[in-house]
Amino acid sequence: MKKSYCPIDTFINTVKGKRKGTIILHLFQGDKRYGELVKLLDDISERMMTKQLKELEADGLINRTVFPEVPPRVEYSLTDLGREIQPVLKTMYRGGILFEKHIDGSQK
Amino acid sequence: MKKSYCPIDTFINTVKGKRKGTIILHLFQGDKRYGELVKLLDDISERMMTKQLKELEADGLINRTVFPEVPPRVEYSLTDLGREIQPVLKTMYRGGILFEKHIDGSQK
DNA sequence: CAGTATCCATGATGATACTG
DNA sequence: CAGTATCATCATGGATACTG
Repeated sequence: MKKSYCPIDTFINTVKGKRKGTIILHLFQGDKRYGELVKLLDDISERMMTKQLKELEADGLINRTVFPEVPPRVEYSLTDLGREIQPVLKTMYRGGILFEKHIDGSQK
Repeated sequence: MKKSYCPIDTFINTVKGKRKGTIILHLFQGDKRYGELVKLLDDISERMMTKQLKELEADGLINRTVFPEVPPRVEYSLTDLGREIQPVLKTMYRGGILFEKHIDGSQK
């Protein structure tokens, strides 16, 4: 996460990565394994998923827990900071619905 | 604006462009001329500003009004849809401050 | 299972100069 | 004043194959 000129840019730059918002949204429902997330989103390549998860971890929004088992098991969960932005994401979600209504409304 | 798999992606994809959030934030303060916006942001090239404004206009968030004068005068204002997302941007702004606090707190 | 490695295509962004 | 045109660069995203 990098500080920008304006806090709103800081925020956007942190969550604008491919499907990042949706990933966080899913983690609000509970911890998830890597494979679960790939299956839940299903339109993201493994390489991209790995990248987004690493960035979210580096930005302090999610935790990565490795269970020393065979076969390997890795779970992702939200950090306190990640949980704190839940209201923001919910508001954005509603904003997205507003936009989609607008798209449907302007049949061109 | 393009409908995505999840409304939150629709929203993010619409506002993630370079400084778009800040541009909208400024327009909440009142209508602005092209040159004013460039001066207000000052870290964005004219080419980029033009591009962001065009995209915002195409997405139905802002209006572009040309005054047939010499020298030319163009003003940008928010549409109803643009005004409707004010609460969302305010929430994101607060989220950005939260993130910046987190950055300052983890002195590494 | 949970990733990495590699290569490639595309889009985003930037600097500079020019125009009605 | 409010852009546009052009060129160049860098980040983002994707497909596929491989690994502990």
